[in-house]
Amino acid sequence: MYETHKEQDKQKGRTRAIQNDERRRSLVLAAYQLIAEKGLEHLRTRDIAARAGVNIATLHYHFASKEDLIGSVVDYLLQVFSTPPPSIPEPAHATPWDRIRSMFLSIEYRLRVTPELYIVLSEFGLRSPRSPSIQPALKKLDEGWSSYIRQIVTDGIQQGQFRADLDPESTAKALMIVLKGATYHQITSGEALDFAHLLKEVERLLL
Amino acid sequence: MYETHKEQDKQKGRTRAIQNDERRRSLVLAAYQLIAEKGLEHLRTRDIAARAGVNIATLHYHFASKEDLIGSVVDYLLQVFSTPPPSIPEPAHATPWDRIRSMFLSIEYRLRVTPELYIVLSEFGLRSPRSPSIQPALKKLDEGWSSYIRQIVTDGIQQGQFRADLDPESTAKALMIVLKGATYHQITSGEALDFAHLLKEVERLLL
Amino acid sequence: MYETHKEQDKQKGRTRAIQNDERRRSLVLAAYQLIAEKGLEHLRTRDIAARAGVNIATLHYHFASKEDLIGSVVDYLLQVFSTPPPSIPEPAHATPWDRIRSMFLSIEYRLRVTPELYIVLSEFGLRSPRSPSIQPALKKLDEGWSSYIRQIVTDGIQQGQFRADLDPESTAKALMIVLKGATYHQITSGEALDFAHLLKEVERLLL
Amino acid sequence: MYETHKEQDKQKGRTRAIQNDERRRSLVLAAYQLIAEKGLEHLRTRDIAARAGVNIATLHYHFASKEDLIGSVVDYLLQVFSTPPPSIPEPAHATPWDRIRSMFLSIEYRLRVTPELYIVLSEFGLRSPRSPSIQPALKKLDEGWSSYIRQIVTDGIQQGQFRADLDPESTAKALMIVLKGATYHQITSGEALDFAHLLKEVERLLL
DNA sequence: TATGAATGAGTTTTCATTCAT
DNA sequence: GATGAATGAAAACTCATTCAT
Repeated sequence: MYETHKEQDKQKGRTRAIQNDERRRSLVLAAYQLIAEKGLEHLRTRDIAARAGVNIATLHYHFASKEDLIGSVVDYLLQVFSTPPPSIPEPAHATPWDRIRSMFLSIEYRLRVTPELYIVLSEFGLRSPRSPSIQPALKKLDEGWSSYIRQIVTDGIQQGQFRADLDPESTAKALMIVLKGATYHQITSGEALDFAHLLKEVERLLL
Repeated sequence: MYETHKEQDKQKGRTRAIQNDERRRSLVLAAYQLIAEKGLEHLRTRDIAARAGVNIATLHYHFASKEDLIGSVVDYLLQVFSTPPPSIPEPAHATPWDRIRSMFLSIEYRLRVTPELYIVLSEFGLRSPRSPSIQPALKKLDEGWSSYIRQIVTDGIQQGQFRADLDPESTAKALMIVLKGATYHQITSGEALDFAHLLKEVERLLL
Repeated sequence: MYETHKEQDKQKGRTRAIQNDERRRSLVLAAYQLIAEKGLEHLRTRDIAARAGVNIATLHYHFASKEDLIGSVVDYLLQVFSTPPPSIPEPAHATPWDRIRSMFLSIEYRLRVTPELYIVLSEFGLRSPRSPSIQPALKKLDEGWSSYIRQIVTDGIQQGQFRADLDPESTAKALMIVLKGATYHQITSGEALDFAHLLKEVERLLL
Repeated sequence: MYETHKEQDKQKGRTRAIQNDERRRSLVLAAYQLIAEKGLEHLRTRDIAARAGVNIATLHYHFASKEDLIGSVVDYLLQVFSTPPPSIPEPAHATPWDRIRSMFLSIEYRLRVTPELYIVLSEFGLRSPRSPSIQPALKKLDEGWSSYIRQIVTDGIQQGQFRADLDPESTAKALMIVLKGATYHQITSGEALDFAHLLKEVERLLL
């Protein structure tokens, strides 16, 4: 009763905005799943709309074009990768090596629980050199990752836990390559890798 | 003049068979190039025929379907990978480590000279879990590669050049992962990797 | 304070009716402009609503359908043509020939200042044989125009200013044809006509 | 029997080329008819293909796009207008006035027999200021017509049949305006005009 | 009254494949 | 063997209209 007309409108507006976001999100999620299942090659707007439970015209009400929607899937991926998976909490006072191991294990976890994440990422990775809209997003992702590892390596050297002759830059690159190779191998061959063994080899290199 | 009619026909037939093969080969090559340039996503039979300089109907005379032609591109890839690149001749009496290094360098060479090879391979790799026709071919390729490395590792251990505690199986897998990661990274980011540095790290692991 | 509730409502109602009319008018005007700019062929309800600054749903609140709105644009056109342009005031005691000349000049004026008027009219004219709703409106417009000219011609003959052997009916038709041809030519070719010269020829025919 | 292989091929090629042309022509004709019947506003590729008795994909095999096909309809119109109608043969030793009259009568004839010609022309005329592809074609048509009339007028003056004070340029324009007005009036109102009367007025102007 | 969201029916265009020659 | 022409099925996208609020 004490709400003015304007406030009610705002309220309404906010609710609509939320519903709008949910619809958009459901379309992005549907597209994401379909890319994982069938690949970008077989992605169809019709299928996306059907999975999201809406009319194709509704898809185009929320996204200007298929490419626009795909762009939002890229954004969604970036957002997912920007938050660590819930199951592998970073220990409070973790050593640099703990953090490297934690990184490997969280990727192993994600590869096991949400392999689509890496399937879709690979699709975009392969498309990225041909797509000016995807490239910068993935580059940013890689750079964030690289800087994250470099920091750990620098800390590890300073604290005397890592080999003193390590170059943070190229060590980061090497680790990223190993992890990219591991994920690419696993999603393409379907064969689960022994990350524990991989970690042992990496340990030999770093410590 | 002393050739019989039949022999002339045979001759002609052989010539025809050769021309036939050339046509097929040129279509496979055209498809291969277009996959590298635009991805499987944008591969069109019309474009393939146009690049090969023939009519679309001709394409379908030689290949039952688009999938059939793609299958031949996979075969072509396998064949290319079965022969080492000309520039990196395996030394006659190479040590196991020489051979590992040679393998890295030949991949580096190919990545530099014919990156399409790895682009197309990655396209197929990503498609393979969804494609029953591609999967066995790539699996065979991986297994051949793995057994090649395992042999080297076994030799290296026997000859005392490699660490005695190495497991050929998992060492092969580790090396393959590193090389897959390196190629995937290079073709998706466009950034040339420092294989020399990579080799130094691998040396530390093996020797 | 001394107004009853009912009177207030009436007041409100009248205000609402006015606002309602303004909304309708702004939508009609937007449609009119868009027809002139892009043609009936490319007229879109969305564009109309956008130009009028309202939601598409609002357009359909005020007009049952697109055709309904177009009908109102026709009405608007008729209304505009029923009032002479402000700049060419009919002289108080004009001779028949003065009035003919004045008619030519007012059309020239309108073609210069508001060519859209004739563009939209032509769109409707071309559509009219296929549209039972437009046809009677344009027919009425033509008949009003024809009767207006016939009256002048009759006056001109009676007053001895015009040739005695003129037939008001066919003279009216001839003048209308000339003016239709002139406007159609000008809006389709974009080239401004020499109405002064045209008038001289007409003078020769009438006087 | 005496034809070489090459000649047979040529023959075949020519036959195919002819069939190709016929198909294209039938599509253009179907489009032309539908524009006359329903207007550019309601022209649908589906309807065109259906009327030509082919699949929609066939339409796109012969014409890159709808606009492309419309362009060919414009060309077709130009071609039709470049040849005089068969029924009104130009007299061998016609005087300038004969030729003017002949022009009026041939337009009257065409308006009666093939009114679509002028309906479609008007559609394009109205579209022309907004369409860079149509504009030059119609301009060329107008210029050819204008120069044709100017020549007659010049001849008429020289031969003393026409008034000496006529300006060929503006006389041509005046005649074109009258004829454009006549055709526009007739196709929009559906009312057949009295060309004989029109000619009498024109005679008064010219002679 | 007004609007954001949704939609059925349709629009042009594309694509792998086939057919007659 | 090869090709120009043709096509069914599907693709992305559009549009006037409606509905819940």
